[in-house]
Amino acid sequence: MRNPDELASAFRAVGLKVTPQRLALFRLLHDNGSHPSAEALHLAASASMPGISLRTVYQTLSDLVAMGELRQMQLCAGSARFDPNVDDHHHLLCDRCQSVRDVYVDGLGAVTVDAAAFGGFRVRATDLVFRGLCAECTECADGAADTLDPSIRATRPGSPHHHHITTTKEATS
Amino acid sequence: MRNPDELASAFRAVGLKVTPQRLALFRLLHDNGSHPSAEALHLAASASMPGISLRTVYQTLSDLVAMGELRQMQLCAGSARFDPNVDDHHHLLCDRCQSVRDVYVDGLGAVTVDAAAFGGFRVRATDLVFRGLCAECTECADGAADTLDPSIRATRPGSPHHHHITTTKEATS
DNA sequence: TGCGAACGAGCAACTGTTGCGAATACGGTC
DNA sequence: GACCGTATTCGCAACAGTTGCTCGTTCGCA
Ligand SMILES: [Mn+2]
Ligand SMILES: [Mn+2]
Ligand SMILES: [Zn+2]
Ligand SMILES: [Zn+2]
Repeated sequence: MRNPDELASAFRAVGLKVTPQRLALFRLLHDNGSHPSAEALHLAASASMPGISLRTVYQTLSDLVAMGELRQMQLCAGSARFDPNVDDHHHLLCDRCQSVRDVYVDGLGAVTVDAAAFGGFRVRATDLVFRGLCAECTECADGAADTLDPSIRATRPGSPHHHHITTTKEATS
Repeated sequence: MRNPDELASAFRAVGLKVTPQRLALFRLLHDNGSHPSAEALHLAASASMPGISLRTVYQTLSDLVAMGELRQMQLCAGSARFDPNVDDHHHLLCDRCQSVRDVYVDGLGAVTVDAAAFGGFRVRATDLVFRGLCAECTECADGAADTLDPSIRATRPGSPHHHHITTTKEATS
């Protein structure tokens, strides 16, 4: 994604106006490697632009995506992530804290897919995502899976379903 | 994913009951290569099990996922897809009709990532998704992008201009 | 056959995103 | 610098997908 000034020109060039809200988002996104969600950007933007609407954030992000300045991805359940890095690259996704990092992969061409397997499919892009645990989560969290998001803990097979377990403390006699 | 009978035993073995609703889903999923959504399965199940609740479909799918019999994936915006094929494999995703096909890739180990780039990240799984157009969509749809999902063309009402759609040739080599 | 725990259905609630409309601000022009 | 047409902002409603909750029902073991 280009720098805020260039984006401003690009917006005007296609008839889009440059507002303070948009400028704030241009600045927040430029060189941002955190792959933020719309909500995260809204939160960050609210610091310098109190009252900015989440709706406006979505609108501007969608404009940037349409202009090819921003990449939108759905790496996991939940909100979409936005990436100002539109170069050819791939991602590391932490299963615990959902952080995303860029990674540059060599030799994807060497990935030989049985040609017949494509059966007429015309490949336009190749998305490679390494899932696992980021350095931080690996360190402080081998048994402590509840450090960050306890909600993602799944029902362990073998134990009764959560959907019948009451959270109110009833007599567990 | 194992066959319906084996799944029934596996369910009982961990204290889960085997109901007609669950059996219907076991059968629908077995050897199902369409990577259906919960809603698609609910629709299909309703044929043989009228009145089955979407809630029940979600519950059973989540049980199967927890038992490692089913894989859940979020390939794009919208609903999650479920895959009874839990072997190591990858996917072709059609950008237009959203169909998903299995693909078996050799040489992913040869994908050499600059070791420093991982910086402590511990990879647990590698997801590779080829996006593009499936055979059907390639055929009947070069300029007719509205054959299946007109909603993706939506721009703002009254928007006088259209953004250039650059079919950037992705150098996967 | 009887019992208790697990379950299904229905609906409410919730998250993330988009549609809509009235008031407002941008930016080219005078 | 003021003017004006149109794009924009914002708030709220609506929407899609998913999960929580509750009660009457059913499964599965004894
Ligand atoms: Mn990136
Ligand atoms: Mn598959
Ligand atoms: Zn992490
Ligand atoms: Zn297709």
